[in-house]
Amino acid sequence: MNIGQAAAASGVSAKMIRHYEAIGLIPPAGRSAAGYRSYGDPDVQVLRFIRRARDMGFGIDGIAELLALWRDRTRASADVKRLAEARIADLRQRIGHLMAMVETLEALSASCSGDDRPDCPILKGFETGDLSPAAGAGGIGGPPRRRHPAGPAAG
Amino acid sequence: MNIGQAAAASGVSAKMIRHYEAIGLIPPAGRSAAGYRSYGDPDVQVLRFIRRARDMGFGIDGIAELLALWRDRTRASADVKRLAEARIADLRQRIGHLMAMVETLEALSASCSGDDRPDCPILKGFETGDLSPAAGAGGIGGPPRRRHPAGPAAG
DNA sequence: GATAGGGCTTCCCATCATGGGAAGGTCAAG
DNA sequence: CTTGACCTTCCCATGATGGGAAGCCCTATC
Repeated sequence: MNIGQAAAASGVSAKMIRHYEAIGLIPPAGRSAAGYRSYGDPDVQVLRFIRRARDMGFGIDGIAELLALWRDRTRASADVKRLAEARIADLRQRIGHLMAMVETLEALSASCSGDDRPDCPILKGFETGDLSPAAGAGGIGGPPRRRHPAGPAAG
Repeated sequence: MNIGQAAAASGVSAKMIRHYEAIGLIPPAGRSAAGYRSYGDPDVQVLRFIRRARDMGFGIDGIAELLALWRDRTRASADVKRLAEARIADLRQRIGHLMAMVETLEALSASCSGDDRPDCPILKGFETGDLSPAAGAGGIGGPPRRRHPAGPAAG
């Protein structure tokens, strides 16, 4: 199976398969005489596993741990559970940050007439720093001083 | 005021101030004879505004729009409100994705004994794709085929 | 056998926000 | 004049992902 088929079968793009190989998340694929990567069903299963872990919000490091545990037939299920729960905690924290933002924006938005007059409490809030719900918020775990964007940019 | 003071006063790092200038989000700062950027109180206010918009989850593009509206004394408050509501909708969608992940992981985690036996339904779920809550989920707005990671890697 | 087209290879660049660090110039205090 | 803190620009890295170029390979068709 060439990389294109493996991509289609696993739901991981060919680009990403090469990437995962480059960063060592998966072992180098075998090569045909012409240098084409070749994959078998077990490889595809690993790729599918990776895709599902990604869909659950695991990053590369977490996936690597998960893969190691998956391959280790003697691991304790407690080890896996720990990882899952750490992920859950992280997700909950992010959700908390996002909800704090939503609350702030909603409060601001609600106080804005939304007509054609220029006066706008939303801008005023940004200006003065009077963002009550978020001011001391992030309260869940401190202000959202995240290193990475939480998602696609605002349109 | 040099860039360091402006950074301290606004809560935006010097690095980011230069970056915002480079990408045109803010106009080029004035320069001293020696080439140092110099800032005044109005500049700091803009930086603070930017920081607060970022804390609300606006991306560069959204901030640029917000800044334009802020500077435009004749804008309709409805325009601002539209932006805020778009942001809220986006945040809600992201929250939905994250919550779907949490639900799936919790279901999986709950079914895992978490002792030292190797059998683990969490890994099994990843293996077989039997992730009920997420399988058809993302239901909020389609599967989480996001272009950007949802956050920092799993520790 | 030649040619077309699609798939494969590697390599580079971009995103988005942010920080790290190097190499070198500047300024204020001693 | 030296020292140390601060500034400048430039490059690199993160994390996951995609776009695209240049070039090789394979298969089918004429």
